[in-house]
Amino acid sequence: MEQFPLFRNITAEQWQDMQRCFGVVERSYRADEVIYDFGDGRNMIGIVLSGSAVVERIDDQGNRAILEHLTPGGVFGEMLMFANVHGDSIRVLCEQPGRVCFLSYQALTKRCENACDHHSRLVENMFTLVADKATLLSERVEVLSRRSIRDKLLCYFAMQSAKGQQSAFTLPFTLSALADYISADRSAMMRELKKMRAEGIVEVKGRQVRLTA
Amino acid sequence: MEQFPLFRNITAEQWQDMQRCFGVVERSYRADEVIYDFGDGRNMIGIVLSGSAVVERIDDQGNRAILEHLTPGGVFGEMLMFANVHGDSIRVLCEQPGRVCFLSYQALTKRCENACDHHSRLVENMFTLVADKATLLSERVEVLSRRSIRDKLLCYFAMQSAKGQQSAFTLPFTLSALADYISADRSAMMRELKKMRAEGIVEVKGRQVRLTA
DNA sequence: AAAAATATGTGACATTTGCCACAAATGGGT
DNA sequence: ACCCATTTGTGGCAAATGTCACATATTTTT
Repeated sequence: MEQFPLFRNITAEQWQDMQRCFGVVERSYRADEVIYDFGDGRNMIGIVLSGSAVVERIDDQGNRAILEHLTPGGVFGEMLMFANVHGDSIRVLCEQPGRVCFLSYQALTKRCENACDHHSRLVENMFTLVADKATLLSERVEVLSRRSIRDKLLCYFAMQSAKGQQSAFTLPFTLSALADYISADRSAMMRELKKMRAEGIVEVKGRQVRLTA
Repeated sequence: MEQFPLFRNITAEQWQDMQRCFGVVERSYRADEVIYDFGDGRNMIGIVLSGSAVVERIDDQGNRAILEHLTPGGVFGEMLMFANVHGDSIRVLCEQPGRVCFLSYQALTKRCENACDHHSRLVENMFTLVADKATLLSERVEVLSRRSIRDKLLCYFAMQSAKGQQSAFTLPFTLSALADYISADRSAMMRELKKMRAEGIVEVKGRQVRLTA
């Protein structure tokens, strides 16, 4: 338990204390189960402990879009991601079965009298989780702010290969999901990928990608 | 000084201490001055205290894009926004003259032995600033993830009017800047706005916008 | 092992968008 | 009050993108 970012420098016993102090709730979820529904106004922060989840938006016309992929360490909640535009609903759905814990944003940001040491350690750890979230969101904004599908793909590929420090890497999701991530039509993306392959800019077989430029 | 989020529950004297402890640097900037250049690898967190700044990216073809607007309380830095894709440069430029303070990400996340009370208060305050940043980025992702210019505009307008709890509101920037924000061509956006006006969906005069749907 | 569901790949066609060029309006600064 | 820079507004045209429709892998479930 100690190696997970949320629990850094926190012992199991201290975590027990905190659960009482902050009203922490921990739950398991099965695939496709609804973990959280924005608009319920529960004002909670959720943290993915294991498994994975997706934040999806369904607008008034019924279009589904994936706003975020959450892996262990991922955080969500109204205070961390303003959402509810008029009619469309935003939900967090379980993808890979796993555990999620919830704590109140208020309890975290308001200094409490007792157990203040626990408190500050938890805030420190939450700080790194939220900072990581900001990084991921920044990356996505960088990709989405490109004007064309080609530029979006090149930006995303460049980032991924920079992370692994190799020109080749494996996509963390399917090509269909990649189309969602860059917010483009799947078949339009496929067409562009074909062109890019033909021009010798990238090699794509399955989820293996290599930048050859 | 106490009302600014970064300094909540921190007195001027404590702030003096912290500046020594964390090696905080504070500086003033004139309009158009370069505040920060990613890729210098200084690994600092910057916080806008007053004035405003923009985070801009110039890609290898020379295209300029605004990634973020920073107002007082806005934070930036490599650890908070992964950036440097291959050749293109990302910089923070001063817009409205003001002050910025810098502190080391390491000092913030590593528990220090002395002055631990200062430390945890600062982390708490940084937590709220980074959480706010995550919120802003989430909003932008929500807008950018819409497929068409019209949907982007409607999403953005809906968010703004939801904030003010009114159907009318004032744009925080020019229409040109709005085009940058939604990452669309300005004239294409104008064309779409004209159509929307003609259909009676919105009223736009200057920076005044009203949703009439 | 078969069946069902999901993902990949491709093409034709309509629409949207980006790009360019230019005129008018607005806004700061001196 | 003037000038200069920026913003707003508009149109034509080419290129990029989305939509639909379908065939083929691939993966997952039964």
